[in-house]
Amino acid sequence: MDNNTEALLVDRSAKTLRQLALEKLRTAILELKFQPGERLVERSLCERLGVSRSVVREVLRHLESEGLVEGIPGHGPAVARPDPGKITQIYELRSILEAMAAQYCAAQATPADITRMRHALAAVRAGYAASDYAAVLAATTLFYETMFLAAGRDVAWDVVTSLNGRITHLRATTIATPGRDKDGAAEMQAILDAIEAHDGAAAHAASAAHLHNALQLALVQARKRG
Amino acid sequence: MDNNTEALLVDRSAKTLRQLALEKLRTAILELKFQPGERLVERSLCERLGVSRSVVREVLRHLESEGLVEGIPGHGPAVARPDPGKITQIYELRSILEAMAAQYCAAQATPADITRMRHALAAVRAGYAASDYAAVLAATTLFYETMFLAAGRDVAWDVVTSLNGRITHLRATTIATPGRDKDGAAEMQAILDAIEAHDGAAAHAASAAHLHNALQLALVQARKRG
DNA sequence: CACGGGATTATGGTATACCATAACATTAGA
DNA sequence: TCTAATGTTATGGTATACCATAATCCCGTG
Repeated sequence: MDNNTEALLVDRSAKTLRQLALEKLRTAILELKFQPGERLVERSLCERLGVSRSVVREVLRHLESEGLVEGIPGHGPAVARPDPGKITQIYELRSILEAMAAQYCAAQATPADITRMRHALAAVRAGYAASDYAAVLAATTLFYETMFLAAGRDVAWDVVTSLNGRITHLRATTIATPGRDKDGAAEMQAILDAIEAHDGAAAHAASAAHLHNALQLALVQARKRG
Repeated sequence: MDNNTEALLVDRSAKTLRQLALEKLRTAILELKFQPGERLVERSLCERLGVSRSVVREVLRHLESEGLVEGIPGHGPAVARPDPGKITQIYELRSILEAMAAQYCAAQATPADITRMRHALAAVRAGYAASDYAAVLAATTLFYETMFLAAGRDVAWDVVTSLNGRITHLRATTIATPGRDKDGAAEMQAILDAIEAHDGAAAHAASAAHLHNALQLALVQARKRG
């Protein structure tokens, strides 16, 4: 009978519809399937996600608190628009946190961590070669997630993820800026080289420089929106 | 007729039940009306808040994403317990962010900002004198909120607020540690003095020292819980 | 044709119903 | 008496109903 026990166990990891819908909608927003400011109409989401309004509303509450969705009183939810007054702050915070993570990653990264980051960077370059900017964004995210987790900073990664969620569109358009394919990947390469050399100070500096350049591009993009 | 126009406008700031309930429950958690790990049973909350389960569930989704409530699959929501593996990270992040804010506050604070911080510090001391640790916690929060906003760092304040929400109980017990009435207030005074002197480096250092001490106390408290 | 008013529809806010599973209480058997 | 099985209740997950307000459409008048 022992061979059959596992087959009888109820799957405790079975996710609720809410969890599934939350992941689906969050991913759709992060992959720019919606425009900033685009209305998220509950009944439409019910059809698209195949769940009831209860589930949709609860998912929207999650995403509002995560900052990906803004709830306008009397008007209903919409995909968050980057708040011009906060862009600089968000980049500043990312700079601080990413530089810290790079430094600690340089101190603690295992060969497996570095291999994973190298693969992610290769995916960044492959995305650029195919002009697939969504793939670039996803690979970039994976690069940094690996770096934060290798540094043992999962809380900071949560914070950065939340901050990034509020400027997703800006990040995507920045990534697609002419010349960024070369510069951006080179900057990430410099971060990875420093990490690989276990040089914390160089990793810190390379990361800060990368963010500084990203901010300049973001400010240019934000200005184009009037 | 112009004098009557305002009276005729529909109050656009009228809050939904959800917003009211969210604020009520968040405040109750932040004021330690619930213990860490305490179950938050939906139907009980409905009675206590006087709203339907729909509202309660949506409020709980907000608070889950804010980190104040943890949702246990198959078991329902409970007040978040400080995760031992994350306490050090949370204090580290607070240290970074608060030191940055102190530095910028020193550069930008107006006399009105400084007056407000002085009042908040006086409230901290009054709270200690009355052994009213909830008041101490509230006044401490006001002190730092003022500092962040004077520094023009509202995004960082949002981040710190969220981080603090995950360690509320720990913060409260740390505040009530013997000797903290003198040391804690003195450290905050040193921060305020540096800000008042517009000495950014001193403010940065004073803030980091304060957080370092708070972390040591927090680790002691966390160990007492096994 | 343009504008305003009224009617209709869409949408968000809230309450309630239903069901599956977890938790607790009770009963029966060893 | 203790343990296991069964029954009952509590609770979370999900769907649906109802209502108020916002948005849109249509018609009539100037």
